Amino acid sequence: MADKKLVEQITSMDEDFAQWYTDIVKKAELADYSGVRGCMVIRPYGYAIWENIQKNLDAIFKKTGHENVCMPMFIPESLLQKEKDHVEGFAPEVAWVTHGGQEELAERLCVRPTSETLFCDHYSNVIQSYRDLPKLYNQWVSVVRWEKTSRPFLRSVEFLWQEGHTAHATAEEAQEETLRMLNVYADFCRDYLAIPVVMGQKTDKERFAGAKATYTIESLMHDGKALQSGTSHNFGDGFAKAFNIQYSNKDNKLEYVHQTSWGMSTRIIGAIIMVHGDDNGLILPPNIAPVQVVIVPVAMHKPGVLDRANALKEELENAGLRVKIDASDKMPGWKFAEYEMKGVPVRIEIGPRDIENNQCMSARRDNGEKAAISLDGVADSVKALLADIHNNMLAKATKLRDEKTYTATNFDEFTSIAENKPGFIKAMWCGDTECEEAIKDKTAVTSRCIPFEQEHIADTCVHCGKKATKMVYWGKAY
RNA sequence: CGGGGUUUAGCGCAGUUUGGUAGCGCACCUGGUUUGGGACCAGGGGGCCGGGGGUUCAAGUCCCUCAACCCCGACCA
Repeated sequence: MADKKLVEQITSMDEDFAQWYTDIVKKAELADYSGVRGCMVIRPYGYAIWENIQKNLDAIFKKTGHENVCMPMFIPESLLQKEKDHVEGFAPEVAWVTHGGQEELAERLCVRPTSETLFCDHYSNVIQSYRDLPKLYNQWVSVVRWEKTSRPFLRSVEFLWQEGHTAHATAEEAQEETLRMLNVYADFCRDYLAIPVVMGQKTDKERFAGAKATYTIESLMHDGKALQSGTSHNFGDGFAKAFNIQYSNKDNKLEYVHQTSWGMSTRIIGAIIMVHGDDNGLILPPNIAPVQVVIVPVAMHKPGVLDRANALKEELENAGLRVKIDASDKMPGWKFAEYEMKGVPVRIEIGPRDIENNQCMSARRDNGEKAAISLDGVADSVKALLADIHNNMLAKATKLRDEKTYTATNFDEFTSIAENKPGFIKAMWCGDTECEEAIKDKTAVTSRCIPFEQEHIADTCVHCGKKATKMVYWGKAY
């Protein structure tokens, strides 16, 4: 009975994955559509997830020596145009401000789609000496890209993210920083979001506009589509030359700085939904779940039940856990389903029978297991349970990804996998962009990355048969 | 940006064919009984029928127009 009602609320992911995703976003109250095309309202529960992501990532950035700043939201057209590749990459999707009040502006302003040009302009002002380097800046802001089609979290016209921008004295330091931050993202996905990723370098075709090299972490969704979950770029000295960011070295010679940038956005919330969720709703990784434990008192009108439940809440909170107690007069069964839909990792039921036995009942969201827990030392038990849930979620997601990762040695195999088995395809590539484009035209599959962990699958390119230089992860992507 | 669909109470929908008092289910509010997997009884509140313009004595319904959202493509970091 309960299952039937749940199915009425959330479309099964096998039936219609896109609708399943939309249902979860709406039913779990993560976001709502707004009156502005392509923009969304991030609701308290969804924003709380972002705040937890932000809080933890920011703490890591602080540890790695980065400082937060805030750049303007507007970019003068002339500034945006200083780096040729960069402006060409973003031109189709920038929003322009042409008027201030009734007055037409002498120079129109672009609403930032990303802030490289702003950081560069600033760096050219504040960097003079090698003593000023490195500059390790980050900002948490929203950006605007005039997307034609949008989906909540995955692609919206305005979205929240962080963008790190650094300037270094040498190419080596910049490259080190680029990879260091890519690793930060990969570790964050594993340790906080329970999402396994493939790390690697983007091909020239997929490289960020204006970058020398772009690195990525790619994750795999339940439907077998890939999601670029974070990127880190090495700009070399290209932007420095365009924006004239020079410093005096120890020998009093002028040199250009070497720069990086790296970002992770609210898109990662889409990944959390699509990597972990099931037909009953969200499943949130404990480390970023706004509510880690929900307490449902049973028969709470009976004497002592609510008091004991509140005492339990306090005990868990004092142990540093994020706890909610639902003492509303809804039926317990309703509450069970509700918090399952919202992905709360652990539910605790406590009723007269439990109190009599000095215990409570736990139910974990990831696998549905129920168990009696002694009220003595309950905080430690719950912490251990949350840790186990995290590990299990990571293991499950890793298994799913591995099961959906295929190998193709020739183009027939490749085409067949692309058509019938959504997932990553590992295949050799010659390194030519024309070949990569041909693959995309024929199969709708794009290169996701050239993984750091290379395997030798074959000697020749999966498409053209020429000598292969790289093993590439391919896939259909969000 | 193309092709299709949708828009009526917070949510899901009927009503549009044939113009004539704005409906249903859930949710919400009040009171009571309930409480270990989405309770029940009784009473109650809530609508610029997506926006604008037209036709008509009369428009949710017919005509024009604009917009938002969904699905499939194209495009895309």
